[in-house]
Amino acid sequence: MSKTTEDVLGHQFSAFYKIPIEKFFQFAVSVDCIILGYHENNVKLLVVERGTEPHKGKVAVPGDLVYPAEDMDAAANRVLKDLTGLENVYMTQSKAYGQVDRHPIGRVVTVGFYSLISVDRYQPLASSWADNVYWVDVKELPPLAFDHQTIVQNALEDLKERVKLQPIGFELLPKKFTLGEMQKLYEAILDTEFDKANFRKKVLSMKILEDTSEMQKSVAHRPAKLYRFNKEAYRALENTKEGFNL
Amino acid sequence: MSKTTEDVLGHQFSAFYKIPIEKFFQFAVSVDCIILGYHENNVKLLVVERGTEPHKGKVAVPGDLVYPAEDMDAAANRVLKDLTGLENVYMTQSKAYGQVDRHPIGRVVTVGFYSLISVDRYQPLASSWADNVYWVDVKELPPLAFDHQTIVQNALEDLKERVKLQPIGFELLPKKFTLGEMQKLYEAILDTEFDKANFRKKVLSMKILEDTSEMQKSVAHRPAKLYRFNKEAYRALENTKEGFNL
DNA sequence: ACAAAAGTGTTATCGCTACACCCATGT
DNA sequence: ACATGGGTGTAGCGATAACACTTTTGT
Repeated sequence: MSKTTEDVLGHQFSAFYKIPIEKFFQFAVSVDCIILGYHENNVKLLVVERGTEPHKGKVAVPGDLVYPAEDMDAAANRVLKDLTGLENVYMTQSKAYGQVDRHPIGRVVTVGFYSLISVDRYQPLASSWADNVYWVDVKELPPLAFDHQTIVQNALEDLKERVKLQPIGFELLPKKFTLGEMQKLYEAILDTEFDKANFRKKVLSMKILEDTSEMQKSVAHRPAKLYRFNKEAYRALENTKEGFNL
Repeated sequence: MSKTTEDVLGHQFSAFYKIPIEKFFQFAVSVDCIILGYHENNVKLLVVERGTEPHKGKVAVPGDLVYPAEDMDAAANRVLKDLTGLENVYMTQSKAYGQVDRHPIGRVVTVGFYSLISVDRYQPLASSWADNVYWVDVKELPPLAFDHQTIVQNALEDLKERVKLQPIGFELLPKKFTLGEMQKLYEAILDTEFDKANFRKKVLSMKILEDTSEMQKSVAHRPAKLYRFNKEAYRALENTKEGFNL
């Protein structure tokens, strides 16, 4: 005789608790990767053009079903790696989506992850589908397949909050960057403007930037100092009551 | 012939893309409800004692498998309602957990939700398992079944951040409360102390509290004014650049 | 009278805002 | 010479922290 939820779970909350346990193991789980980059003062999203139905021709966020013997986080990292070749990239979970009818092929619960990649680390892969992958500006998103519009919006909201409290913005910058570039990045993410003098003072007062003794070159204005994010200094800051605060 | 992931998804990221689609629909999805209350200056967690293996005798956070035709959010609300009788309660998603081996009965991805309930709304249900449900202090958590320890910790971290930016603390208070009670609540959640004078000034300056013209009664000290959270006033505050801020 | 918590006022300080100004480079 | 962005100083304002003090109740 088949086990029921009551047998297995040891408790039950619904009137239908005598349902055979097998009925519940009919879900698929997918991960969707909101891969964000930063280029020319704009935050970019990596999208894939769909080659087949449903939503053929539309673009979607890269994602895949989680394998039966694969950790969910691993699946997200796999998708990212297969697409960009990148590993050990900042990635964090955003939200799970579990509407019954959200996917046409069946009951698929998806979990959104977003990762931040530095443009100078990313080399487009020469894979069979390189033609179908491209960056779009998050300020001008095209229509996306499935519920990806919502997933992306939520991830961007998440990012806006998190970027103020954790030093994740640096993931989007080259290793060496100027304060001006950093400011433009934060302005792009948060969709605001900062006073230059005040922004620098705030950032420098956190003492998490290290002065590389290098300068910008060949720019049509006074060259800026290049800084580097100092992880150790950040650890120290974390343990103060101020902490990182945009 | 059976469809494969390639047929269905329109793209593929792994070397194993010719796997029949059925292989992926073997997951179960569950919801776990971190139900938090507040009593006598302490934040409390509702736990259920498990009657069967695995983890028989241990306490766990209430949860259940999501039904094949049920929205995930609906499942979380169902668990809460069946357990407490409460509906329309503040509930928000915390995080999804997708480790392969996290559950002994099979591949179960779980999503943690937390809800905040006011002790004066909650009436324990006279159900068959009322004996097995009780509140524990979050400062003195007993060992929990499965990975519930982690799930609860993460939810509490989440709460700490969110409670500073959104007026969700009021969900844990009675409809009418004193500023002292409110202060104690925030101190309990955030595990800090506030200066009484400064706390009141900050809270009152937000103008989201309404003075009921009532007072505390039968207390062995000067009776305090009773306030009520004013949702409309909060909406107004939301649209200012200050907004709600602890 | 005393304890206990409510409730108020003051001061000093810190951080943030706004804005003015100078500097170095390429064209 | 000029445009462009880098880089700095300061004055004023507002929020916050620290602390002292008064008020009202029950015992």
